[in-house]
Amino acid sequence: MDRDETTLERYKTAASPEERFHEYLQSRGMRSTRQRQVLLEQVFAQHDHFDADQLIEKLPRRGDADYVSRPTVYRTLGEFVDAGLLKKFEVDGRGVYEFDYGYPEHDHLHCSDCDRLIEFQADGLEQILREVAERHGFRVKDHTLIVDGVCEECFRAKRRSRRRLDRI
Amino acid sequence: MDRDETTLERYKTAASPEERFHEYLQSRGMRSTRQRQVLLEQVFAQHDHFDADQLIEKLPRRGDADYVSRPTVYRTLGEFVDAGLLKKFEVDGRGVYEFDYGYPEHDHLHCSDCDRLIEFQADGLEQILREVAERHGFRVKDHTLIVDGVCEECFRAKRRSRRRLDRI
DNA sequence: ATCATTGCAAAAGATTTGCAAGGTC
DNA sequence: GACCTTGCAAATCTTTTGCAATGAT
Repeated sequence: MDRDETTLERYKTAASPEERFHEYLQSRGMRSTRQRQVLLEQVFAQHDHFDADQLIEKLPRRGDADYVSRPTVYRTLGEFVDAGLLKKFEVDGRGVYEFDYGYPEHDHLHCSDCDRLIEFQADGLEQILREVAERHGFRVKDHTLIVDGVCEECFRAKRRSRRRLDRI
Repeated sequence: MDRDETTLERYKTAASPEERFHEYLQSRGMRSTRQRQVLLEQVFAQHDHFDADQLIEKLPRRGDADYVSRPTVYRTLGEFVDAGLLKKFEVDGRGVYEFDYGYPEHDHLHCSDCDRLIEFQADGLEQILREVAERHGFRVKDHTLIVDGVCEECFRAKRRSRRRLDRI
């Protein structure tokens, strides 16, 4: 929902997501199907966070020639993750996906009021994790950092309504 | 699973978890029941990470006078979280609980091989989060940082078996 | 033609809920 | 006695799976 231009500019990679995915398919003897095309386009049209349901809402409905069933959506999202195109994490029990391929490392602020995810880059974090890992002899593959709280807009909105109540 | 003594020593608080929970109940007109007692004891007997199923395994079975049903386990865990006694986070889609009341802030390494959670304290992290929050006008309530990878033991085990294979 | 892929229906796993019966204050 | 809690059964929600039909190479 909130990938601003400055961040997006840094997203430059050799092969496009489409090319990359086709390589992935070929290398595994998998096939290029209409469903995979439809999903590839829809997923990489906008670089937002989304869950399976949000994606399905944007897809053609049952009956349409480009309809994709729910199981196939889940299967294909898994393939995108496998291919290194998407990253998956969990928020409140459900899976959330976001663009990953060639996109800079970042973490998220999660507003418990409006449920929005806001990206941020924390410079010192990598260094800290390296040290922790070394101290524990731990081989890091990945990490998830989600900071819960209230975003600026929601905080202001709350303050406004609180003032309104005070006046009564 | 892995709370060592040095960390546990720091766990000192004014009121005991039991006292604290009873205050919580009273302040809300809730009642002290046998089930809540049983769970309170079992949960705070050992300070490990656990999910609902692991807790239920340790409880008396159906038929026993101290049996607690699954829905009540879930309901009561929620109350413990509400009362500030437990902290809840998600690992691989299921809820994991841990002691929180008076326990020092920490985060977790998660071994994808043995599924163990290893606690760590990262000194600079708070500072980093404060800065990020300030930059975004974000009111932080909490955070979850889980570092995925392979723990020392599992890494060694893998290396051993790899050598064994090489020899063939 | 071969074998991967899909959609359907159904299953699965974790957690939640409606409600009548029972327990606490 | 009032009303909070519980256990049961069933529902929910999200994701996964078996399988026969369909599609890609």
